[in-house]
Amino acid sequence: MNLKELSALLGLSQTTVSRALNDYPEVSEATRRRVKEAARANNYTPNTRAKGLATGRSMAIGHVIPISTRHEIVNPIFADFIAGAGEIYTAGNYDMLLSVVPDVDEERTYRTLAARGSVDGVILHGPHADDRRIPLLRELGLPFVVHGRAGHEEDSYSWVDVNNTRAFRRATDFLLDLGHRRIALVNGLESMDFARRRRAGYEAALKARGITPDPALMRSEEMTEDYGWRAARDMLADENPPTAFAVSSMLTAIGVRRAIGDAGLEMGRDVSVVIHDDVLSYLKNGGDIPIFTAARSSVHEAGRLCAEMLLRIIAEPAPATPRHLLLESELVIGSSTGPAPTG
Amino acid sequence: MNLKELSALLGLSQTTVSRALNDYPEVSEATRRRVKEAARANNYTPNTRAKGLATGRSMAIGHVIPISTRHEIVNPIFADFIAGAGEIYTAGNYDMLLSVVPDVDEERTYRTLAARGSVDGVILHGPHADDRRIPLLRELGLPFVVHGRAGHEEDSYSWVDVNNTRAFRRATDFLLDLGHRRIALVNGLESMDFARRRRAGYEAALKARGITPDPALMRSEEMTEDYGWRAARDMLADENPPTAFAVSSMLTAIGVRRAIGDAGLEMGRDVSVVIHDDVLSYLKNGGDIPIFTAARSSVHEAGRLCAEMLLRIIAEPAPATPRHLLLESELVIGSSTGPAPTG
DNA sequence: GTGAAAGCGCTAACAT
DNA sequence: ATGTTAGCGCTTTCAC
Repeated sequence: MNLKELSALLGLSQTTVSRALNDYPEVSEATRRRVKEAARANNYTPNTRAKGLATGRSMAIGHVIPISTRHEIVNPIFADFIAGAGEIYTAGNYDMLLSVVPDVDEERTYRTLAARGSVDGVILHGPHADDRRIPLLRELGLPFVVHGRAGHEEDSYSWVDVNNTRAFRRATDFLLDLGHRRIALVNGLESMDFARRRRAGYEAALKARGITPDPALMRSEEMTEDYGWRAARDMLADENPPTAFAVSSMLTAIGVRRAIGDAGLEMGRDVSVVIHDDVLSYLKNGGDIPIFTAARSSVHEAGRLCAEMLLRIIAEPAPATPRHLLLESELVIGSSTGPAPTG
Repeated sequence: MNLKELSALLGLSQTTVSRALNDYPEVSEATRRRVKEAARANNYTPNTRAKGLATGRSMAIGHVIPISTRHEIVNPIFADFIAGAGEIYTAGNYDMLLSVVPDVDEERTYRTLAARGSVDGVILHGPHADDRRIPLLRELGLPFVVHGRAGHEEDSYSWVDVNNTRAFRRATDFLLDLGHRRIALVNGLESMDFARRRRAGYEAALKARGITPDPALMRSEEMTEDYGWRAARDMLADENPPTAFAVSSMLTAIGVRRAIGDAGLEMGRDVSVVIHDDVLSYLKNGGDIPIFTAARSSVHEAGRLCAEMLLRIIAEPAPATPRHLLLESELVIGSSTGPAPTG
């Protein structure tokens, strides 16, 4: 059923029917009711393409998911984030367009997206320092919101980010308060903006207590379980081992936990662990999170907020001024995080 | 740059330019070359909506991701699968449309997708027994491929599935060959078709050796780490504990591994573990998978294959006959899977 | 081999 | 308050 058929059925012009359906004020209440009723009864849904062609809007938001040619790993944050954003799109009657592309083709993808008019805006994922995609999107005139920050000219674009500095400052403070002095940082790759900020928070907390950060206690790699295991094992085998760990991902923390066990130590008694992870959806059903989680914030929520911000920007008549949103991590203290070893 | 402008620039009609670009045979070679050259030089990309409106095709495939109102957990297979499928769509110049909806709205979503003409076909995820969505899609006339099977009239629709029965038959055989006789099954929820098949394979292997499956050794729940931990802990505390585990997910297996450690046992020496998991991407970079993986197959690959099958079906002129693809799991034996305890 | 014109389903000026 | 008309950017008859 299309507009033409529906209007013929009602004995009205397409225009009137269209206006009634789109809540134009000039339509009489009686007509509107009658039209809407008929539309529902006949299961009428306007054709997106036709509507888009007529209005110049696509009612779709694009997400470009780069597949790294080096890592070939699918960043686990995407699932969670996409789910959050998707809820907002669905509620706002927007479609979500996903483009999975080799990272080398990313620029071309944005260009095509813009030229084809497939989307009204995009979300930019995983920004790195001084990201080239930001000027590109600006050039293309495609509205966008960045999830995270590119560590440069942060006022010039819109973003939603977690306060990583503060999260790690608090996590480290928490361990310091327990009496720990040798605290290891098992961080993600520092080519990512968030990892740099996490280290900054960690170092700031130490320095505030007069402790000089020890390079031997700081690791930075892609956040796999294996990496956590190796990092913790090596540091624990050191002559001056850490008594606590601040860990940058749940998966990595699982490795750390294992290394602690392998070393004959008990978590919460001999060693304290604090985790910051944005992706906890796969554990939501676990009930008892079997490792001491100190700080967390949900990427799912970030997805929702990015989407909301973008839709708002698109809806604005004037060229939007950048918006910023800094999320504070929720602090969740495990009951048996444990004190620092005495003596 | 649009067709009109491009054709004006070339001093040709829109028709000729369109024909040249779409490789119609009646265009002269010289013209075609000239047109394509100009298109590239001017960065011309046809508007998707206009093209779709004219051809009646959307060049997009839909994926409906239901958010369970009960679990609010994002099924981790999606990320991997979507990435695989996305690669194929990109290569075939198709867009991927994702709809994240509360599972109660799923039916309506498919109806809207069809009415709006937003997609040329859909992939059906996570089919359950006698899935209602299958007749619905048929009614809507929307081409589709099912990832997995609905356990009913399997010949009547197209699907791509992993041979779960065989995978668990082999995994169990492997443990039996090591000498194990009390083998536990830590399975997923049996409302899912794949879990039922896995149990069938497990039971078949046991029965073939004259062993009656012991209900006390079989668990079936949502596959969290915590579940794995509880299941293994309880069974190991039993008076007649298992000496081996066949586990249905990596995450669950992590819990099993922990329970084994907690019980003072060593994996590979006292207890053997075999895992079947379709989602291993997040471990790809781990190098050393720290737990003994017996059988695996990648959902990523399934995503690619589903997408390929669907595009092929859509391209077919006649109403397609159903296609089926059963993937055999790759068998990866960990080096320290260990023998059965003697005596 | 090329072009003119109609039409895909809708919205938005411009009447009335 | 409703209708007429043009047009969004493309493909596709139908003519030449």
